[in-house]
Amino acid sequence: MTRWLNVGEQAVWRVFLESHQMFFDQIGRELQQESGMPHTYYEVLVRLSEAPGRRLRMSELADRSQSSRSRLSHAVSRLEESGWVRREACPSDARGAEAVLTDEGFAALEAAAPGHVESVRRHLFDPLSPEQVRQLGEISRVLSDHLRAAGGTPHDCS
Amino acid sequence: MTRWLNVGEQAVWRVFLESHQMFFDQIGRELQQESGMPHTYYEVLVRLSEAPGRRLRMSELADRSQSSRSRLSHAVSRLEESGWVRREACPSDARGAEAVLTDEGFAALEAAAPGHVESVRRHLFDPLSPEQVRQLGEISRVLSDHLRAAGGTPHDCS
DNA sequence: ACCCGATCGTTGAACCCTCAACTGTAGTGG
DNA sequence: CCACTACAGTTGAGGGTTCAACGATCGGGT
Repeated sequence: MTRWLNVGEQAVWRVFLESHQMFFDQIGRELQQESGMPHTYYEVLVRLSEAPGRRLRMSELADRSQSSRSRLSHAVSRLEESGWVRREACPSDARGAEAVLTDEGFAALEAAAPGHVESVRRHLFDPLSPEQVRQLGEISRVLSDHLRAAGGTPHDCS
Repeated sequence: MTRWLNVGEQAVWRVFLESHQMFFDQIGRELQQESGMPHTYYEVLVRLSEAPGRRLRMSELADRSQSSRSRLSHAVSRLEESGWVRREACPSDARGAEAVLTDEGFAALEAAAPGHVESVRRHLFDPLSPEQVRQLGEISRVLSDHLRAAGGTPHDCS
């Protein structure tokens, strides 16, 4: 019954697993060491910095940063303690909350960005050929489209 | 100074990040729900099951499962509580310990495998063309070779 | 006006991972 | 034989994530 992986698929799966593990561990460790924040929190700050008024509803922010609502709620609590984000009540919906990027948060992001971009470049774009970068983009697009269709929203789905 | 990402690189990086996050969240969640173990632990059981005598030195096991020594130590402790692995003293080196896969552990792995393989197939191999699978393997190989050269062993490096 | 299901967001417990510090043993040079 | 460094593995604290449960509000149907 089970459609087992053949030898070639096995090999691809294993090296894929290995490279992702190594890559994200490395990227995350470098960001943590240089800027004192996990990659997830960096993503949150980025999405906020791009939003008009540097503010977003919690659930919009969760969607844009591929985070569950719960994870984001914890993350924003932590980021509030660092003084990088603050919560504000949402005027149009009494249930809602908005996360607002503070000036300190924006400064922290500006300080973290160059080193992080350099990490990504060194470990991802430099070793790959332009053609491989293109392929990786296309592969990623197919996978995330497929997952979005099959899995609904990232987490907390029905 | 900073070599910022151009528009195309930005787009590739973001969709890559997104697909990675969604994919591993999905795979991990399915494995956790169906078999009650995180993907990391599954990997540990797999490596043990492939070793002669279904046993390996802790640090060899750590290397093969892309894990830090610390992580593996915690993981094996947890797996011992489940009765899936046991520790034995290493005869040739009094510092060392061996992790041994128990029959219950092997059975748990056999029970988990079909569902996990199915997840991987559904979310990775099915949506990609054979050519894309080949490309993904090659890209992954380049990245992990590069990281191994630049970063030393996975974690706990000097 | 009222109910009721859906949505927004939070909380706490359990779990996993990281990091740094630590124990104990191996191997090596004097 | 004695340091002394290097190695194997563990431990505990701190922090991030998940999951399920919860309080609160919204909005449509009656």
